[in-house]
Amino acid sequence: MASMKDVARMADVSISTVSRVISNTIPVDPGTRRRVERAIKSTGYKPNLMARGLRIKSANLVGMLVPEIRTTSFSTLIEFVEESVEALGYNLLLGGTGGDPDREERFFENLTRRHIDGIIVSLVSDRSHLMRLIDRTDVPVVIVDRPFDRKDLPTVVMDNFRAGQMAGEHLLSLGHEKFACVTGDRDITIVRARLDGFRDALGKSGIALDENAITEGHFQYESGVKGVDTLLDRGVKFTALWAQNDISAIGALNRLRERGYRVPGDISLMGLDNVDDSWMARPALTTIAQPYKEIAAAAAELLLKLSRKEDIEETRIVLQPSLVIRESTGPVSS
Amino acid sequence: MASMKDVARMADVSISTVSRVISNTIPVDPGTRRRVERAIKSTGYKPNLMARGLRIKSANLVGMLVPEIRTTSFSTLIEFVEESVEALGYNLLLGGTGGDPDREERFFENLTRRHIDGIIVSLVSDRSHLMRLIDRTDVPVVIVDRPFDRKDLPTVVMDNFRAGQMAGEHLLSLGHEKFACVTGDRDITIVRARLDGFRDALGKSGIALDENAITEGHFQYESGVKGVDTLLDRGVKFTALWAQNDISAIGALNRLRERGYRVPGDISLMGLDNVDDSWMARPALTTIAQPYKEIAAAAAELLLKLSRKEDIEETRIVLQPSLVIRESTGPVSS
DNA sequence: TTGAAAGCGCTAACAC
DNA sequence: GTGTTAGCGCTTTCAA
Repeated sequence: MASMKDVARMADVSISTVSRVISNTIPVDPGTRRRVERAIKSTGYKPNLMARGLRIKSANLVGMLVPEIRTTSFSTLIEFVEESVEALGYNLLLGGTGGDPDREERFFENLTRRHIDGIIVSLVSDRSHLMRLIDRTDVPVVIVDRPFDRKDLPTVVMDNFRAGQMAGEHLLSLGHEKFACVTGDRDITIVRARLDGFRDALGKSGIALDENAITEGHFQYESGVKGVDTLLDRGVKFTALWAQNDISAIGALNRLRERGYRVPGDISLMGLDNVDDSWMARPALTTIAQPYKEIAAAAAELLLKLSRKEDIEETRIVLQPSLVIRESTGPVSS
Repeated sequence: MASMKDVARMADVSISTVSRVISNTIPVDPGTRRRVERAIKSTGYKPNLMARGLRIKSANLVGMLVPEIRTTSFSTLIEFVEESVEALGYNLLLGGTGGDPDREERFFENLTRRHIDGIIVSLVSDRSHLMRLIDRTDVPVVIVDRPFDRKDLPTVVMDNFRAGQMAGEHLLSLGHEKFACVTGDRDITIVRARLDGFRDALGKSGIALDENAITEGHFQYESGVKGVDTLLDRGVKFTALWAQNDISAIGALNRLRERGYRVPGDISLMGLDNVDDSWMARPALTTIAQPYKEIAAAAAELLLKLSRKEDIEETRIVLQPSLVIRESTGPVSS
């Protein structure tokens, strides 16, 4: 592989001149520039990113950390983040933690040693061990999808309160009056926000959501299954069920039918996320769509602004959800 | 961040000595070693990976390239690959191509400029533009999941012929005699291998699979949908359908039911992959499981051996599939 | 067993 | 506008 030296020799200039035409920041004589450019082309020279990185202390690399890579909501986010950073000329270093604090720690440490330009993080719980790592490190971090309670951390999220409202409003518009809800862990900020929004919408129609009609889960398939069992066993009467994410909604869907309920005939069901699983389900799931692509793009942009120390108007970006009506919700049966 | 110099000063040795205790390759006086180790601990020193990388021309980094990140089979593979390389002390640089040759090219180029230690690649088609990139680069590449026809490239795959056989055998054991198949692109090696295996199993029972009973797809949901339509519109009679991957099987499942067939009552259906979608489907999908975790682990290991230029017995690793019986297959109805 | 010194490939003063 | 030089933080001869 050709180095700057080779190019310099070939164009009969010093290596600093080569560096200058590449960085294109300091004026270079047009004639010399042409010579250098030809030399670059003919040698196929590409700057060595490690050498440059060592010098300028930036690796042209952004990191992303998620609890699980193959969970659809995360893999969707990863896909769009990769797309966004690659479009901005960066590469993506991906890490999964499996919830293991040691792996989280190793990831942060390794990335720091690599002069990473920034890290995008998605979290499971507000209690996360990650908090300390984030506070301790001096590379920019932006939280996506599942932010902490803390307002001071750069964040890109969907408007979860609004999402809850939309779920409520849709169900209400179908004539439902008896509701139930399967939530995520209630110590997660967004879970509470979603629930508050849902209640807010119901409240405007004079309907209160009893604590009894809520079951707490973990955004997993099993959460939906168990949620339905719990609700039914408690004897809660409902014609509309909102599971706070699609995967748990699918669990609920399957369990509901196993227990003899038709969806949406007897019970209308909706989810949140709009991951691929939601349209593949039968009945196809009515859901609230997360603007994944926009979240990813905004996160990448925010992160890189942060790493360039540009001054930022707002480090907390909130994006709007949208309603996707499919087959799992319908008018209340009389 | 502390550098070697800081440690050296503190331990009152030269930086080469520090380097030696870290690399642990050249004998160091036990006393000095202890002093250095204490200095390392107290400064919290961690080697700078860019500097070391520049020097030894290795970044402690492995790359992975897939066509789409959020397709479940890929994200599953990514998760396990990340796990494997991280356990071996490496970080993972992930790239999606979206089928864009320019992105493939940029990815390879960037990684080379980073002194990547190796690249794991999963392909869509044997015709891929990637072929040339792989041949041109001098960093080790191992192909997983969807190998080329070419025998000379390091590869880790499931035994696809055997997988096809297992699908056939299972269906046969249920008494089926009329078969159909939804394949992936037939210019992909593994697609042909799967089909050959399937035919082989049927052949042993004296059953031939007519070309008419085969529809070619692209491993996508829509492939299953269209496959069923094609088969039905052609008037093909079958009681057992094998879709060569789970996602297309789910498409087939949904379409079959839309057109009034019960699964497995009228038609037994099976897939291949055993991704999470397969057990979430209703009826839960009988499928052939890819040993994803083992594939990922073997690929990581092979790749790193290659990069260390160890001599390798066999650069083509074949892993065995397994049958997972769930609800979508049943005895043929009389 | 240890230290001095060169150099990986680049950028950024600084001098001309 | 261009060249010389120092140095980013590390590994690795080469001498001692």
